[in-house]
Amino acid sequence: MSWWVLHVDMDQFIAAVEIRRRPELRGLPVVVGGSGDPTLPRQVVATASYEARAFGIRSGMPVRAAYKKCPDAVFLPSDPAAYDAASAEVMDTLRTFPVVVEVWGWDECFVGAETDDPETLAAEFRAAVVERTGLTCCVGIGDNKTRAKLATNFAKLSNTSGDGNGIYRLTAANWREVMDHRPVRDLWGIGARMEHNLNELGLTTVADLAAADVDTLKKRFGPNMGTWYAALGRGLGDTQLTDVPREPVSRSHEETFPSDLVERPDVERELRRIALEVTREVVAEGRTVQRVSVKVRFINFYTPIKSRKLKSSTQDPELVATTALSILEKFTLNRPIRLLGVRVEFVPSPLI
DNA sequence: TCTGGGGTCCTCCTTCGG
DNA sequence: TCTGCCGAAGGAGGACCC
Repeated sequence: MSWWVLHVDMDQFIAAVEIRRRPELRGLPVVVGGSGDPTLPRQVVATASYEARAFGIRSGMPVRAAYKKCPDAVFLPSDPAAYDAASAEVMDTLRTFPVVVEVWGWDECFVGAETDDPETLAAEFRAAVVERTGLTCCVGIGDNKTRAKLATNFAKLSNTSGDGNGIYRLTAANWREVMDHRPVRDLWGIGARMEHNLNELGLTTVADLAAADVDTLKKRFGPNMGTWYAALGRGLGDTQLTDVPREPVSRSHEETFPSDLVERPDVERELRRIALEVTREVVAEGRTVQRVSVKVRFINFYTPIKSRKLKSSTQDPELVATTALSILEKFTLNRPIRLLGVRVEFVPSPLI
């Protein structure tokens, strides 16, 4: 028996949950995001069903732009509580197998398993999830997390093109054949900015990155990240999984206002409200705040963030709100404001 | 097109005290 | 008393992910 890492990723999760509770939407273009009113500005698409994607609608697109592309689509507001519950159903289903389930968000998780036949296990996962929840997923199989996560992309491609079974295996054995010619952007953890930086070093493909001089990468991106990128090019990654949920380190609330805030008393009132809200929330969960950050987004999208560590940690919402207002003094408020946000960082829980 | 919200982690710079 | 070095901590900013 060998140790395998499987990555389970739900298909169009949020849209699928909405369609599950409203079956009449099946086959229709469904767009979830914002308030559900596609004529309002300053909202973006959280998820689009495959039918909506056929119209060119994508996650992150302004809802109004989606509405222009497909006015007949069904537009729904986001319902995080429903996605939480559906996600728990999926994870509980996977936990019925003798495996380690490491949750990575609503719609995905890594699963560690001892098996000689990971494909059969992956097929059993897919069957169990659809049977117990009515939701479908794809499974990437790898010899570490990096490869399992990337394998899921190929599983999705084969699944949507109809010539696969929603399962794909990517290991050291086929890494170079599958990945060598692909752009570095295809790697998990390389975004647009890092792709640009790597391209500047003449590294455009995964093979280039794999062959790159580690010291050059360390000099350019720092010791940790340089080492990490070199490993990424060769498909190396974590093989250890844990089913212990990670302790959150912070909580934030931010709000884009329907119309810009111009008057200082309005800015202060809204900032205070957000600070009180987020603090009450975390205190209700037994957390203690040790640091407060304030985010301000001006109409030109310039978004500075400033923070302050509290003299002593607190559970007092008023103190956090007062601190947020004092941090506001550090900003030059010379333009209308479209967004305010407050983040509170927690005192780490003592290790048991 | 006009660009949400909620997270985590890393690096770099500055400050401060020994 | 002044200077330099060093590490820790604070703070800003950036990048990435879903």
